[in-house]
Amino acid sequence: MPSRAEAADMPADGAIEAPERLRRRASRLLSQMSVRSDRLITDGLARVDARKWHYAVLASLQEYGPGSQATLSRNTGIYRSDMVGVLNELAERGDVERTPDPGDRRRNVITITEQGRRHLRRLDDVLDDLHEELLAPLLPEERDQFVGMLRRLLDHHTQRTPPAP
Amino acid sequence: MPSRAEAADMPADGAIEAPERLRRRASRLLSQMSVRSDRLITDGLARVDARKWHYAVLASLQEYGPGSQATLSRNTGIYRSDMVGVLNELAERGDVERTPDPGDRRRNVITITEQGRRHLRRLDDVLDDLHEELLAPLLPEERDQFVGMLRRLLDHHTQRTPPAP
DNA sequence: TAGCTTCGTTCGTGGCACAAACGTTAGTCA
DNA sequence: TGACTAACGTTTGTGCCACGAACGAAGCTA
Repeated sequence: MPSRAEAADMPADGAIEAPERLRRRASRLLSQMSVRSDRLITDGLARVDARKWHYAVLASLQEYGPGSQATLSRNTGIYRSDMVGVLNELAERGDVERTPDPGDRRRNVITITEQGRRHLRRLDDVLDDLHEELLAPLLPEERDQFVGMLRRLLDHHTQRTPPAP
Repeated sequence: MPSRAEAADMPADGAIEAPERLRRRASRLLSQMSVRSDRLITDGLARVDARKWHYAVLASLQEYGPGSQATLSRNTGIYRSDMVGVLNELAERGDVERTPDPGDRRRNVITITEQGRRHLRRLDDVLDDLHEELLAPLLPEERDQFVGMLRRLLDHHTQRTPPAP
């Protein structure tokens, strides 16, 4: 795995100066920033042998209590098909337990373990640090505004268009 | 290609309610919002048979004048290897011209055509509308703040760590 | 009973950022 | 002049991710 900094022959990373037209477009800024953010988080979590989906699942379990994989999927935005693998990893580490639901034999009930809770706390700390780095250029008050706006945007674009009757 | 709204069996799209822990994390909001934004823009541009990279390239040419593919790559953040295809498409449509640089026979000089300029203006309009939709929940003043913050974040995370001497 | 939906799971797809390698051409400096 | 290094355009390939199709099993409704 070649270190990112020494790839002799790389292009645009130190983007010289993008056209003003592009620097004005929220969509572009969002997507570029998302790439960097993702890299920061993914790398940071990798250092403690975790992945972002682990955090999402553990956080959801902690907040809503045990649930089926489908519920978990809806709460985290991770697809059912991908959830399987994530839960395999978490179960293997002993962070969650997967047991068949006696009341509905289609379902599994996923429960967070004590160790899972510890890991969640740990990940929260790691993520706090990473976000400190991520949002470094913004004042504390601006960070709140930023998060608030993102939240409103996301909510707005997450509303389900109800199927016509 | 099944329409997005009728896929019988889809998961998390209308995310019921994500854990507060997740809704607080800028990284997650960014990445989710980036996905939606990307979809909005990609679909919107597809309706006029364009792709976002086209806009980036045309904007760069308009602002900085003709340039080599490498320069274009640096200005837009599109990798050299991907630039080839983008320019093929643009050349095919007659939006740019690719001619060998007489002064440096390694290079091609890419020039925007009159038609390219027209298309750029058209795309600018389309993008204006799409961004209106994208940023709908924000007041005009908030939009500026939002873009400003994104810009600062991106600049901060784009600074090149100079290789140790 | 028959016909729907939901669940967990497997497998597959398309798009994207990114990288390796190669032939070609320029610039550099002994 | 010749050898070395670096930039250019191009082809090909990789890994990751969001997403979808399909299926057997199980529950729900009439």
